[in-house]
Amino acid sequence: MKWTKSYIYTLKETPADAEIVSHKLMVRGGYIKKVSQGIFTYGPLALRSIRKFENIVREELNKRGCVEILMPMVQPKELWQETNRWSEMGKNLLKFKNRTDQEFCLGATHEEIITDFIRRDIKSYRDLPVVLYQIQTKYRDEIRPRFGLLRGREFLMKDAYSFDRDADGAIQNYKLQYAAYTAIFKRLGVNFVSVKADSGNIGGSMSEEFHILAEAGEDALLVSENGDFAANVEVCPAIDATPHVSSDKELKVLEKFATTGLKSIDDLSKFLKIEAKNLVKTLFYSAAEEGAKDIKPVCVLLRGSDELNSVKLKTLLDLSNPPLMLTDEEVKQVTTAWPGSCGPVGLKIPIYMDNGVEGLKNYVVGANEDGFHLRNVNHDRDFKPTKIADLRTARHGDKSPNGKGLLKSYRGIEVGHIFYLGSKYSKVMNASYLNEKSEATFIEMGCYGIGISRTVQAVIEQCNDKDGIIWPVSIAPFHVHICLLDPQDAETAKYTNSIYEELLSLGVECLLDDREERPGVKFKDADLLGMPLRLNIGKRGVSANEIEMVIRKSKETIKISLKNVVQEVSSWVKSQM
RNA sequence: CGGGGAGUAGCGCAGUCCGGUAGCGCAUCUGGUUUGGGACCAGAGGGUCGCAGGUUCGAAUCCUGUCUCCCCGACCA
Repeated sequence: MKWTKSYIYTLKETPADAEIVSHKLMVRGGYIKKVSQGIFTYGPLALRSIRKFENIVREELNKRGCVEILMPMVQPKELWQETNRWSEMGKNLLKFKNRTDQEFCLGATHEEIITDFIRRDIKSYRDLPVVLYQIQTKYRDEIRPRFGLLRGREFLMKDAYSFDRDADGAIQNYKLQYAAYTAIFKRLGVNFVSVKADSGNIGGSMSEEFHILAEAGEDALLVSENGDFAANVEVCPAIDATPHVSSDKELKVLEKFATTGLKSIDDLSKFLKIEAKNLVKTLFYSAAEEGAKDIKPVCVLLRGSDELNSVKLKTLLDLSNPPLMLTDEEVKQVTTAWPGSCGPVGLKIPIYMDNGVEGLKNYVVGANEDGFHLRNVNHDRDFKPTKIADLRTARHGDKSPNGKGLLKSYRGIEVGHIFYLGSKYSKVMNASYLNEKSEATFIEMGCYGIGISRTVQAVIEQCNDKDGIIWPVSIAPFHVHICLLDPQDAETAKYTNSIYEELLSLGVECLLDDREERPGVKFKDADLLGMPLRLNIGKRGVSANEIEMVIRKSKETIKISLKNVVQEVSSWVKSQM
């Protein structure tokens, strides 16, 4: 591709609305332009990277017997009502009506469409298993789109769905997808990790995420020192490195005392000279599903130094979304005290106690009377926990749940997610087949997603320096960026063209900067756009029989004689693939 | 949804408090000089100041409404 025949416009200045480096670089490099909040146009360079990544995905899936189809983006209300997700997905679904007042939504995911698709065809166990996938635009009406393609409203996604006779088959297919994803992200050439994950509102029981590691990632991950165990912090069991047990031998007498003006754990800790980890805090949540009329209050006890993991509480309460905290007024109604003076003693609501509190004795909690706390409180004697469970957020330095070493924390960008669904969708949508004994049986399903557009930006978030993007060869828009430094000089231009043509014929993709610009401008743009290899070809080099090859990542400059250029470049590129 | 900030030329911004002919840098166009890490000089084009009302002789500026965008939060007990 020649620059002057393409459509590439770079920006010197950083756009005002971009926050993280990958977003800034994509906009500055003309890779993407925002059309509306969370909605972008992809320029020609971005599209090349996207297509390349799509092809890696296709190759790895096709190789494993998956079949590509394409489903519609506009989907009728009726299908979504079958699974009850028309209401469950809430405002994430963008809903609208056509001219005859039929209701539709834009596809946020395709379980409904695909289950409807296959239930019309699959009648026999002989039709199974099958894995279908598509690469298509999704629309989710995100609360707060941000970070460019990392959290867009409209985005490209690969979604695959497996259909099996039984759970064994489904789990085999789940493992096959796990292997495919591992192969895909290895081929990308970036640091990634797969972690145990929550299945969110997709449902199902087994779930893992693939993350590209980057500080700006929205997810916190915990990985054991030897790498055998990895989990999203949302689902990571919390095990203290040193168990936390009170040294008190006996239970002391319960006392109420004044704590006027002391509201936070921090205040109490300073006033009582007790470390936060030895205090107990009481949080109040609603166990009702979102949008329900009644609040169904519950309370949660944690050590003062710990944080609640709302996904764990969600799972414990069997909700479809993390529970909402009660407002101050609701807490006052339930406990007769304002938040800051509340505790479990005397409450008539379910009390869920984090197992980190179990080892404490004679601790302090709110007295459910404004300005008072209780000391020498003990569970089982002064109140009865409804359930003791792991409810706190695990952290760096905790024991690894596999028993080997401690956990280290990382941040990641979720780029892939695989789920074992079981018969959740096939049951409600009545997708069944006849087995060998002529019995109607629900199909076992799994679903598997990769954020295509998100991955492309996540790669940039991990691979960049102060000058711009550093593409891995796998999805670089072009392998080589040729800077023609003296386009006016006929001999240099001719020579550059012949190198360009020769490289193309060898399958090396080149972007030839043939603009009438000064060398400095071309170098800056080359660094910004980030192709893995750059060739500087100017009058000076041609007459000295010496061409510069610059490796983008290391900035290493290698001088090559004219006759060896094509061979050197193509073998470097091949060595990186 | 709650809190904060911002909409002025393609991009980045000043001007708004204190109303009086629309500005700067980059980019673009013309001419010239330059020519290996974002050149220089001279000139030019480009804006219903987000939108709609209102106040005023006069509004980018004051008032009301509205739309859009950005950031933070939704874990205080």
